[in-house]
Amino acid sequence: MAVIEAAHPVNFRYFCAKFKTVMSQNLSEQEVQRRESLEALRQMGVEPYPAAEYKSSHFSTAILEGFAEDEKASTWEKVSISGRIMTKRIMGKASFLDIMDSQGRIQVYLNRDVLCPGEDKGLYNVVFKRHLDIGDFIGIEGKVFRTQLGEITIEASQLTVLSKSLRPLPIVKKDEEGNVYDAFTDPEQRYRMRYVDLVVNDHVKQTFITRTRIMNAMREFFNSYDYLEVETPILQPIPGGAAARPFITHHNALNIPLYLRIANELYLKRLIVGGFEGVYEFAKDFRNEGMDRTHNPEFTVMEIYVAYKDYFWMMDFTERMLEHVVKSVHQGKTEVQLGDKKLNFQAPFARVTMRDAILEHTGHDIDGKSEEELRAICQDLGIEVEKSMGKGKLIDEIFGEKCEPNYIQPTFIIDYPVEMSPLCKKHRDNPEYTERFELMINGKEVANAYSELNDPIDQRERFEEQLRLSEKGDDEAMFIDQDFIRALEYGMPPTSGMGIGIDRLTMMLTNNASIQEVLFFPQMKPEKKAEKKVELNDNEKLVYEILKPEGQMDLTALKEKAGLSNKQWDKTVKSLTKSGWILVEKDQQGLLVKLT
RNA sequence: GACUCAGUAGCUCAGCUGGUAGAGCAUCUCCCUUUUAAGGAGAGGGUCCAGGGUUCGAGCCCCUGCUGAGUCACCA
Repeated sequence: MAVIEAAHPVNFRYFCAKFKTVMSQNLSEQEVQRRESLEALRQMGVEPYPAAEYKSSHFSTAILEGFAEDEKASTWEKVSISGRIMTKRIMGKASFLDIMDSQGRIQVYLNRDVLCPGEDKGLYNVVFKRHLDIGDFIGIEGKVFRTQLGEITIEASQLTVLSKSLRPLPIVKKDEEGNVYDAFTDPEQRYRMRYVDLVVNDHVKQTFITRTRIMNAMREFFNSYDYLEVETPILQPIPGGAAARPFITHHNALNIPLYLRIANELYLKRLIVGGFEGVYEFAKDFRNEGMDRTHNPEFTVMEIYVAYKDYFWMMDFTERMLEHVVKSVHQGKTEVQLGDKKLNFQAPFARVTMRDAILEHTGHDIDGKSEEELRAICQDLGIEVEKSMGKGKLIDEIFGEKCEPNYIQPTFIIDYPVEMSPLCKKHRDNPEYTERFELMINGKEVANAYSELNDPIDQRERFEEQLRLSEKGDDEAMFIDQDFIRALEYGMPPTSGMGIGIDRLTMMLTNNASIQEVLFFPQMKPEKKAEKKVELNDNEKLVYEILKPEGQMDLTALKEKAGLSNKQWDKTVKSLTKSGWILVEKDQQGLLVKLT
């Protein structure tokens, strides 16, 4: 905050001021009531935002599970929990409420005379019944019991206000058959106010917990090999390691452009040059391209590089790693439901060369074909091509169009054409191809891996080829990174590297069709709020000025004098009436407009 | 970027052929000491996304814009 302010003092302050204005106006009735409750609590000496730590003895789930196991245990005589009020069911001198903490929900029973044993029933009658709302945080101390209907419940002997909520939460209700009512479902609101989404939609929280568990399981797997988790620059002078359009920014002190990374590959390989056996990084990458349900401008990729290995080893490593991950987030099972499909992550996965894949799905053999011949094949298959496309791009088009959607179960597509893989070693048996694989799942690329190119002279030539593509009009061909070539010239051991899209993998393992569902805060257009009109507009001024000397006028006369169209007249009068400038009265003659 | 659909109370959604804006939940008042989508009685709450137009009259019809979703295109 301070940094931003220093850099753009004027804009920042302007923004804050504007924000405050917008936020303080237009309170709904319920928001006003909650502010009044806040004040009332303070006046009763109940601090709505106390500073002190609240010590809870249990999470909701621990009580529910523990009590079910042993109802007699003495621990249940006195427990304390803290969380949000999610429902309130008041029945005169007793009430039930559900408290939600980070683990789940538990019911609380408030009995007026148990909570307030003395003369003063204010805590129950006034603080709880009148001034606490759904969404407020409270602490409850009491004993655990079972209601007549058998629900495990805490009977409160103490209630502490922990934090007052000033906005009403959407209320999502469930009946006994599990049908959900009034769910908070509007995607725009859910993404813009993810905090609300997380509070009221349990499954959303679950998705994000799974996301973290996926990453933890990977980390666990890599660490068991003693590979090192590292961090490399996000601000890069040359955006390398992938073909994509970067975001550009500027460094003031150095006075140079810097790019947000599109990949971290070239930095991780420098670390292999430096002598690490294996390095990996969970990296945020940034690409200045279109957005849709599988693309967000910033996304997370895990890349790993291991010395003295080739892509065969990496395939084996990848399928075992994924099997481990899937089992650890799906209770030991390798099957995953995704929409109406079942995916099975049991290793080993199928392996198909790109040539065989195209042969199988189109009948064309790309082996040894020239650029012109490939162009003809594209034409034959009805695939649109552009002049800037080289052999690699053409083959990629054919594959993407005709083959990719067919690979639903995890499948390694191997041996890509040399033109489309400038950082990859040429195939040991055929220099037209490279030692590369991509992992396809549900018709989408999820992982990408190479036997890394470590011949510095070959690498320079491949970069130069990219430069030629760029001159031909390919705006995402790679830049030449001289320092990276210098690093290779010092020598990099044979190395295999692999990158895997964490967002897409998470989508598949949590049964979500949209990337926005697996990102806490997906990128969205800025929210626009109309500022509330305080002054009168021209039409309103006009009508007011005509009326002012008269004090009151016949409506038809006033309308004629104002000369406004019907629609504008209607709007103007409604607006003036609403904001209390004028009054329209009906008498026997007709309608009369009065100043107030 | 193109097309399709949507935007009405805090939330979910009705709204007929263009004729005084509705329901459930939430909120407020009253009743109710083991309820659970608690219940009963009553009340309040609206920039119908915004701006134009047609019309005696627009939530509804027309135009423009904004926002979102979906499909396609671009893009890994």
